[in-house]
Amino acid sequence: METLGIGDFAARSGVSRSALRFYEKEGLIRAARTGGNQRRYARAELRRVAFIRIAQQVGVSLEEIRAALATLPAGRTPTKADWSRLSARWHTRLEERIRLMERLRDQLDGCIGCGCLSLQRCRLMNQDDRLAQHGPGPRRLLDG
Amino acid sequence: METLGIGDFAARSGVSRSALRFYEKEGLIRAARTGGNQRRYARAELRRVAFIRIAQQVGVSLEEIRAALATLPAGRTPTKADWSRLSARWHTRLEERIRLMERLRDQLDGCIGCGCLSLQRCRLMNQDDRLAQHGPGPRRLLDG
DNA sequence: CTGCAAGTTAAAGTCAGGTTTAACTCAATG
DNA sequence: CATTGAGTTAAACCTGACTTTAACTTGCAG
Repeated sequence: METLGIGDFAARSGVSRSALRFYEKEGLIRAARTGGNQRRYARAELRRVAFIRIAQQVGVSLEEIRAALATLPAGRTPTKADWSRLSARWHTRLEERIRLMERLRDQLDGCIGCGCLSLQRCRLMNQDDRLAQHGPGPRRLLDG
Repeated sequence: METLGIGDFAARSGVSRSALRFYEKEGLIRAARTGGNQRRYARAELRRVAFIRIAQQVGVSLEEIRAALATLPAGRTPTKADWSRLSARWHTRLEERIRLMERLRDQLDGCIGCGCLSLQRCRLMNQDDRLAQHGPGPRRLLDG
């Protein structure tokens, strides 16, 4: 038993079948096919899914995740070292986001209570463009 | 000039007119009306909008923001103290999210590189349900 | 009073990240 | 070899957070 069907893979990865098909369509993961066109997942794909879900928790979009995964070696199955490199890069990313959140935390009281009624001048805005890019707003967070 | 028209208010708050109308429809902000049915915003509303945008940056949904704003005094314009109470509560929220992110950061390398191919058993999952609730996935982040 | 920018509404459109459905095929068990 | 459960696809649908559009109305300058 070297590969997994979509049902088993869904169970092991903790991601629904429909999400797995969606990820495949979006180029985030791949699966071999049987003669009867059914998906067979290599166990190594579990790591990709793990990475995807973790990155999502950090607030990264699937598009960015796709780009990151695209940096893994194309021909061979990624080694532990390949994954470590990727993880290291995201570690940095995560640190940046943590620092931004700390700044938000430290400035929240002061900013709400202070005289800066215009968000355009407030330090909380503009300074944090990088965070804003991943904010909840569909398109622009700080649009006019 | 005690109140602002939607154009000026949009400019001062840094939020588009359409978003302001949307926020009003969703019960996040309010505006008085002129005889001709045009919106007139009290300056105090700028603080609400500031709060909304900051909370969004922290990854909170409009629904939760609406609930938080609903705790402000109904009759009178919120005082600095009212805002401070609200901010203090969100400060706590923010700290929780920061701690979760730090855990993610600390465990990322280990988890990706380790043998825990099943996310269901991985410490990164399940433990962080609260963060997951605000994750990028529309409905459930850790659904089966 | 004309003209025109700015305002109003409801309804439709957009985008991300999926889920659900319909119609059909595969695999394997009795 | 019939049935049944798992798999397949494309396409429609969903939520959140807005934007855009269409069809009018207001407000004010000239």
